[in-house]
Amino acid sequence: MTTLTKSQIKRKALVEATIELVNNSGFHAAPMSKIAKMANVSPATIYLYFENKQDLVNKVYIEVKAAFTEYAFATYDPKMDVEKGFEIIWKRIADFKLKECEEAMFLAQCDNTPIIDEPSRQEGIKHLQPLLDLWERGRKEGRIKPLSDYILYAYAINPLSFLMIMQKRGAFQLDEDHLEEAYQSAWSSIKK
Amino acid sequence: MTTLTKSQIKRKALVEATIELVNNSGFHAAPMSKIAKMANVSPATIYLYFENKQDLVNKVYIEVKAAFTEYAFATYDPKMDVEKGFEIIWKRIADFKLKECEEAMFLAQCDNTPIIDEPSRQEGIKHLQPLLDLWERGRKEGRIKPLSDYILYAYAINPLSFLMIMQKRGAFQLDEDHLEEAYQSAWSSIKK
DNA sequence: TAAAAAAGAATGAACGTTCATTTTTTGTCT
DNA sequence: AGACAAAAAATGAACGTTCATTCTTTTTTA
Repeated sequence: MTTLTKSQIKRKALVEATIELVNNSGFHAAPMSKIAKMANVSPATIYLYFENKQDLVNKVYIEVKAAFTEYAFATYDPKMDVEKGFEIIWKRIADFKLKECEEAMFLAQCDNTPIIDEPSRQEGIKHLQPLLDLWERGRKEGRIKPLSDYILYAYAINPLSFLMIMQKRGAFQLDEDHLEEAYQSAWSSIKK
Repeated sequence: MTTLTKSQIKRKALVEATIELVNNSGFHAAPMSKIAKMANVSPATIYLYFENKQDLVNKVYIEVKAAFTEYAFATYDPKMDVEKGFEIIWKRIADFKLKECEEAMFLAQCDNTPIIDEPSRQEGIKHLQPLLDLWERGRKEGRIKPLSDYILYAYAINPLSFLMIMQKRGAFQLDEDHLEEAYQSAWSSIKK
């Protein structure tokens, strides 16, 4: 249990308010004044923690992405068998997307729009390296199809984002059975 | 060759300017004044064709989605064999996403953010019915896995959006070989 | 009590939208 | 066909609002 200083609490409130407002209204309808109000803070206070609105969104993106990948790889060990490693990572990602739904929605929005600047996007990608390493090993061992990382990601990981968004919009319910089906689809699309 | 009236030309210019600006800058950084300038039109003129900015974006979304699905199903015939039908549709969709890249980017952005209102989103979904019908038939004939439409879409169709965006960002090149690999992944993830 | 943090009010710029005019098109009459 | 008037389309400037950001003052912390 890490106790937060008052400063850290305020900053966290700002980050959460940003995520919620951008998720529900979009960047264009998430003014600093509303973010401040939602975080119970004066608009001016935001500028003690962030340079400007762009900086705020960039930093929220990078931090959420870091939290996402940390969660994704928390129970993974590079010494694991390729198939087992992939299953572990995939299921942790699924977990995150369903449980930390707000954060995941925010990432999806950033990944599909120009609201994040290019350096922040690059910074966010870095953290995926363990997965790319796993795939590289899998290809070398002949256990994973010799496809580019982008195609593997498109078929094995990204579908979860689509399902999470549909779930968030109430279009359908992603239960345990669905999740297992989805995992099987994911694995069968990359396994040799 | 359908000849357009002056009105239709102006409206078309507005639609294209909207797509380009929203793609490159995001909704929040696509002011009416810029859209007007890019379409060589006065800001006031936009309001002769659209009620307001929200209406403009909604209508652009619906029209682009309609063009997308019309293209997707243009060479498809419901009497086709399930596998052939899927291949035809999938490849047309891939074609569209790579050739009409701007339009496809715009759709991806709308589908992953709250910039479109709910009725317009529903309207856009309707046009996908032929694909859902094909899948329903495929399930009945035992040729397609008994998965929900959302999961089928997530694994068979949506990955193309991710690949298209990566391609647009210059991250990698989606050539003929990649495309065939992607198609095989798509089909193998839904076939029984 | 000095310094740091936070606040609310203020500021100028930029936005979406409207208004008063001008320009273009259309239809009619010669 | 050409002249003209009514209607429609289009315009640039202007409006009120809202925004991101800053400034000055107050509150909290050390």
